Amino acid sequence: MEGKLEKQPNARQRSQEKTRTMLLEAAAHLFAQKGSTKTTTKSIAQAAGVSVGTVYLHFSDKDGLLKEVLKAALSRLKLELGKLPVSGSQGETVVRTKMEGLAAFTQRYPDLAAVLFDSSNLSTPSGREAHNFLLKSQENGLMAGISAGYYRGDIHSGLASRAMVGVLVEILGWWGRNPESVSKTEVVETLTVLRLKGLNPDRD
Amino acid sequence: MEGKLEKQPNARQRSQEKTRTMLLEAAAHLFAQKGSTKTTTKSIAQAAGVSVGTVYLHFSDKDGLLKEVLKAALSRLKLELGKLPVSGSQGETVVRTKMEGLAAFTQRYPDLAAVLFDSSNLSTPSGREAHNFLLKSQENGLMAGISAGYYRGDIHSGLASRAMVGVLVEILGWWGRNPESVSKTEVVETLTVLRLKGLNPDRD
Amino acid sequence: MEGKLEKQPNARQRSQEKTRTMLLEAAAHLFAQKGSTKTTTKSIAQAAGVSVGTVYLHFSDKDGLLKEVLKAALSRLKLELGKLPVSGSQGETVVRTKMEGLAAFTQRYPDLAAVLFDSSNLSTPSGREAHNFLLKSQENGLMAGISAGYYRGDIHSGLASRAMVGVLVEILGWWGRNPESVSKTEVVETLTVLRLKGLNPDRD
Amino acid sequence: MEGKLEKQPNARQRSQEKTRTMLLEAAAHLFAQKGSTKTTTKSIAQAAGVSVGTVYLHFSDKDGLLKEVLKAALSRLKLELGKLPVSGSQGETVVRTKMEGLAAFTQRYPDLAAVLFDSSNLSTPSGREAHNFLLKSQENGLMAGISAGYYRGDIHSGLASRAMVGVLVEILGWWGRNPESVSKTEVVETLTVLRLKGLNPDRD
DNA sequence: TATGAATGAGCTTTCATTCAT
DNA sequence: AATGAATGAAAGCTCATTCAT
Repeated sequence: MEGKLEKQPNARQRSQEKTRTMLLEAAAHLFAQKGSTKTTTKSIAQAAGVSVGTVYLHFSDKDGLLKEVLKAALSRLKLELGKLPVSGSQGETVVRTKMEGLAAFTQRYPDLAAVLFDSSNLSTPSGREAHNFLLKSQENGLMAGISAGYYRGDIHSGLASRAMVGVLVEILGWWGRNPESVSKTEVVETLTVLRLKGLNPDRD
Repeated sequence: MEGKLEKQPNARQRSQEKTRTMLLEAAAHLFAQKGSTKTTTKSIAQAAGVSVGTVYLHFSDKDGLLKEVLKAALSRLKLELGKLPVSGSQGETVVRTKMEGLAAFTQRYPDLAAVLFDSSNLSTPSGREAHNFLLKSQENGLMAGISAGYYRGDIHSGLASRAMVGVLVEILGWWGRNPESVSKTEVVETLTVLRLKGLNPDRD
Repeated sequence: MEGKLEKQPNARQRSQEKTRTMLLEAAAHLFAQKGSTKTTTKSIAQAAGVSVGTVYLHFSDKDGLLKEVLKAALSRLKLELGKLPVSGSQGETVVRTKMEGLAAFTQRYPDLAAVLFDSSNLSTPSGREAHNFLLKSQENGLMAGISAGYYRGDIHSGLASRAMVGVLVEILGWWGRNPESVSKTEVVETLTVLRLKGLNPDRD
Repeated sequence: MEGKLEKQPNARQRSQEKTRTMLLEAAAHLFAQKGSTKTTTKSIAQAAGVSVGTVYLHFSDKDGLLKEVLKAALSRLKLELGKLPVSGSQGETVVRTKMEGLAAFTQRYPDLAAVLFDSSNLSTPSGREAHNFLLKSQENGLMAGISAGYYRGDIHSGLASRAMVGVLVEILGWWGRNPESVSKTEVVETLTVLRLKGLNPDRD
């Protein structure tokens, strides 16, 4: 009796939550593959196994859906980066650890990474917001590194953070869409070396 | 009589050529500002001072127009890069010269650069083609640098060339759209230093 | 035991009745403010503090709800008119009394009046029905008045009753939606004078 | 040669103008029958013998179309009223002439009259605008009549003009939708008598 | 009885493309 | 070669109604 009364709302809630999750996943996947502009609400609904109307039951509109996907991406990314050991002293260790975190995020959530690291979604307000967030966080990291002495100070920080974002977008966005192409080790190694030492051959 | 027969076709040809050029320029500008997807054929025609139908007289369709814009961009870019003194010995000199060329191209043809270095135009067939070309040419440059000894050999060339393209897209694409934000010198300096030496502080 | 068996159904019935009343009132208010077409079933349910499904438990569909609102409006109107002293001899007294009744109804149930006297709700089957009822009852009153000699006989009764309904719709419908704008006395006076004497200045 | 060059644009212009007229007429008719809300853009296009897109080629959107229909209605109405002999002295003559004008307009353009005199179209901004115009012009006429001494002064002008609009909406709107039901003479007579003398029997 | 997530037909609007002139 | 009115497929979004719980 009590069980029944209690179960009903829970079962509904669970089903509703499930539908929402399915929609978010379907949207993430399609946005990752074709960009949000070329993805129709109908195709998202179909991929999630529900009807169009259901999309609007859970999200305000298509941009609201993209917003939520980006929000999920950022929150997962922060979580993944939060897990990392905040060691510290050595510059290379710090950078490599960050790149590990980014790569782990991309490997675990390829669709989210592909959506987040894709400037084609930039045309919508939500996309621009996420892009600016990336830019800002790269700039913050850059400033911190300069202060700590493991990044060079003689550099245009605005341009440099743009460049960093460009690298992430092109590498991680692509890797999210093509996870089989290269190994995580290679990605981390390449990101770390390029960021720190560039293409110059080591002198030693 | 002879003059007339000869002149008319020339005049027509010239006017025809002019219309085509106007359309290409209008398209380049609009594609640069809003991306090809958000640009309507009507707006291109209006900007060029002709009617919609005329667009289809000169180009197969909207994607064909984008293709031609990208083709023009690549050809101008090659021209600009071809002008450079192919000096040689020193790695830094070679790289800086290339970056000068890219920056000069962007400065001279900001619209073309903004279209070429924009991954939002990448989703169309023509865009993907251009993107692949950039990737390939970065990879070629990378291989050449490795052979010549001024680029490190211990790097995943596929990933590294992706990274280089990412930097160009994010920096030059943005600069093409916002030419007043930074000076050419700063752009060239940043591109060169990041590519060669990364963010590590100079040891000397 | 007996008490329980007897009470429960009553309690249920009462609660059921209450829900129905809440729905009718919510619907009347929303229909009055925005018209039935622009009112969603969901908003009615929300305003009544129940879920959408419950609407369909008490009413066949949205039009059924409108029908019931109109039915309630007509029944309240008849009740209000029934209260009036059916005096008699003098035409002006009879008319003024009727107008008092209509005004009292509107003042007491502004939402019902606003729904009933609104031709935008006329397009639905239920609305047309109510409209025809108004027309018919005006016509009956007109005939009665002609027989009794206090209404002119040289008039097209169909057209005249339409005109009377038009006046009621425009005046009372509006007053129901804006009860603060004018006083009841003014409404009654205007309706009475216009109906009986028109705009011609009094000769005496 | 010259003829051909001149004819082309004219033929186009004529065809375009014709399409626009067809659309306006189709819209007027459908709005008159079912109200603008219940009329779909598709049905308008079909009734005009063109495709949906063409509607948006000639009008900004559905409300823009309604606006144009109402504009046409008002302009025709003014034209029709402008034709009337502005006689003057006698109150009854003035009123009857105005009613003649309104009836002539309704008879000549039943659809326009049905759209204009239909408060169901009031929900859109354009509809409200037209309704307010009617209200205002009735009020102006009322004031003028009071000044000239052929309308009674002891009346609430706001309420009275509302009542006048109500009569027009109910009578002329209905007559526009059902032109066969009564003759113009009857309409004019009823409108004139009711407005001036009301339902009271004549004393003489 | 009550719930509210799910449905899907249907609406408005856009825009690349065509073709008679 | 140039025009631009016309097309119609396709997209985003709404909302009355249903039904499993």
